[in-house]
Amino acid sequence: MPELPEVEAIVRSLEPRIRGRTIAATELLFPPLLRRAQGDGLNAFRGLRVLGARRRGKMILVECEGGRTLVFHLKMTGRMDLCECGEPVDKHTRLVLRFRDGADELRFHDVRKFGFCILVDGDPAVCCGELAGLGPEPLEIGLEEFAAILAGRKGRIKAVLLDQAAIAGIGNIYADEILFDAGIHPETPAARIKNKKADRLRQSMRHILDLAIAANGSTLRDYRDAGGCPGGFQSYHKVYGREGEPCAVCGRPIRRIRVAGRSTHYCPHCQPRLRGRAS
DNA sequence: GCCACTGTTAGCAT
DNA sequence: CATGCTAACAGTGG
Repeated sequence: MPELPEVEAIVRSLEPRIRGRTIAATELLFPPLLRRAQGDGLNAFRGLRVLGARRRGKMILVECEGGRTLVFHLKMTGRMDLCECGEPVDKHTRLVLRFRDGADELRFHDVRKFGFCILVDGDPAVCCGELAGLGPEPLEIGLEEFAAILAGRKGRIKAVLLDQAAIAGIGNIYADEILFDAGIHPETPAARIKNKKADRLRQSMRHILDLAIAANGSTLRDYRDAGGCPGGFQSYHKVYGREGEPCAVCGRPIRRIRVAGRSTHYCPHCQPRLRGRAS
């Protein structure tokens, strides 16, 4: 479930192990992985040194010499695996990057085939539409900007948190955990969250995401960082996946509903529905 | 075996 | 334009 914390953990584990290394060869095992018919465009990356790796929203940017960048999206089940070169390649491996030095290689692994890779030549923030369309980073956004986003939305707050064009990087698990932390019902109209409530929500975003990053993300099934380590934050989930269990704060059963087409978990007592018209 | 469900989001309908 | 479903895929669990 790579959401922001998992992608951040992946980048942190990946970056020091690929930075400075030169790409010797690429092997594309599932051509549709590359978006927009880029054919053998991967050849352009052969011989290029990796300058660094970073995260934007849920995407991973592998920046190379010559202004070229590989942009990856892991979607539901994507992984970046640094493997010993001799290790058997399993059937869900979609792309392999080999390096001139070292005993390991980078494998993009993706069971459900939703993930993608885009080859970018130039400033990715400009040349890559998938990146250009992202909203601000939740760990960096200021209160004014955040409040303005909420004020301009007609939908429910959970849908807004999940909308990558509004705020980049939050997915289903962390949306639920953040809203529980903030004491906000997931169906609250976003525009009615203002002032102190908006600030509390922003603090909860920071707080939950920071804690999750520190725990190396949440592992429900597929997630591993680039070194193969699972995350540990799932044991701190207060609502996600806990339907029927007592709320950690008030003891009432956690409820599960469907919001924005996604399974949504909340405490009906700690996250009351807004009444009246003030917020 | 069959059906429901899963961490994402593009594409289409409204 | 904005918002809300559904499908894309593969696997798991009931």
